[in-house]
Amino acid sequence: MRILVVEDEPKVASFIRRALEEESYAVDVCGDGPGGLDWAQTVNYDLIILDLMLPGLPGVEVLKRVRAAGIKTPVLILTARSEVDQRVKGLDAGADDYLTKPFAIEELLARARALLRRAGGAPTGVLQVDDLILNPVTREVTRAGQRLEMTTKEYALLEYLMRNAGRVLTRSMITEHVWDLDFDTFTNVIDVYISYLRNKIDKGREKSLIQTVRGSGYMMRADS
Amino acid sequence: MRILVVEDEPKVASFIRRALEEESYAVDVCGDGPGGLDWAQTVNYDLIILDLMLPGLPGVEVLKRVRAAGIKTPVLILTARSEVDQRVKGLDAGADDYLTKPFAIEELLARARALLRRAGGAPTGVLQVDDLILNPVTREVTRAGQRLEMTTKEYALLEYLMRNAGRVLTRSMITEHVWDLDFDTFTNVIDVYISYLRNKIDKGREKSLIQTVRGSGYMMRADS
DNA sequence: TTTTTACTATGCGAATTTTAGTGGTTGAAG
DNA sequence: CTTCAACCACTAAAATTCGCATAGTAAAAA
Repeated sequence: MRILVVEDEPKVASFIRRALEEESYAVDVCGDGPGGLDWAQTVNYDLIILDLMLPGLPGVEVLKRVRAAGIKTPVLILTARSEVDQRVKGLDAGADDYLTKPFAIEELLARARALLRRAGGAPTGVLQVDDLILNPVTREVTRAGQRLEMTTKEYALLEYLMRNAGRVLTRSMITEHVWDLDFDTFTNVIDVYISYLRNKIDKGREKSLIQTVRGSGYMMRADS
Repeated sequence: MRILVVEDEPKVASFIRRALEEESYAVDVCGDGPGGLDWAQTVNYDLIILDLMLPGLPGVEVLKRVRAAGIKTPVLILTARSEVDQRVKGLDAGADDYLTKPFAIEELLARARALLRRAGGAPTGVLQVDDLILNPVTREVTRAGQRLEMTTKEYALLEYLMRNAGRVLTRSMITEHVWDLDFDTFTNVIDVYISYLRNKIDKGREKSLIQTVRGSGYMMRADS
């Protein structure tokens, strides 16, 4: 579940981000209208949370263009209590729900869940790619119901891959998120660990979930 | 797309280089101010990433001189969080964006993408020529909805062609922006790669998107 | 101590990139 | 209308790079 947050106030933005990440959604944040429009068009999100007061391009305009581009992703708009007028315009422009600021974060999470559920998303805290399931709370990993034991590093790498399923993760990104290596580039630990994971996850299965993107890195893939 | 990185800490520099190369950019790294200025004036870069703390010549000074020389290449500056003051000076001196150290590498990549896009005048992050679409975030290429697999060099060349659709690109321009420098002029790699691209993109289609401009170079057709 | 985990080092094989060569086009000069 | 030379397209083979398996070392945990 990947969510885009378009919100210009940094404090609000990072607050929302943290809350969503705790619910184990993958979150992208963007601080201005044009940028938000751009991300919405380049990445396939499951939900867009859009503040209507934005620098560069008004939120309503962003929304209109997103819809004009044929993107059907559910959109939750945020408005100040006074901007009733804006809110109406937003719903007209194709928003699916709204929330007036200030709001309780639980309220936002609840509505996000509702929209995601309506769109057919699985409202669970576990990460799932095909028949591979990872439970971040219990740290349990199963494939096709079969329990798989992971070491700490293997688990960290797998979780990162699964949270970003469908995206190419370069070795630099993996280094940064999983290793905190002090910028050491000339090692093949990542390759070795990918190999470990493949042995546990993909070996002897019909579908391989971990894909190599030559020259860049790796990707976890649900389809094909 | 060729990017110049002016950064004196070798570890940071090589990490940035690696990350950019994984996104299939051509990268040059320089460790000091005067050298950076030199490179910036000799080579036609698509983006310059400039640390403001540099030996030899302060980054701000490098930037001023680059601008004084009439170079309009977008510049992304890097500063320590404490050097707020520097940052302001940098923006005054003509920087297009900034990033405070330490930063997440994805943040840098996102900003680099944004600057490259802005410079090219592209309205969105996705590049489109007729029914050929290239997504720089996912590195996906499709024609008429059909997925096309590209190798690193093929992708880099295609991206350059598409960013400059409608313009004739000479072989030396292509060399400068897609291949490494100190390039042997008497080679036909470019022709070979154009041929590879045509096989994947144009073969068996009604419209050919890659056109030869005899005596000059190649061009990606802009409209019909 | 034994076992497990994290990482390093190396070499093979396959994919990618480059070189080189052949033959085909184009367009201006004769 | 030819001829010729520059220019370009394409193929195949050579060179290079990159990923992966494997084995080995060191350190931590049991």
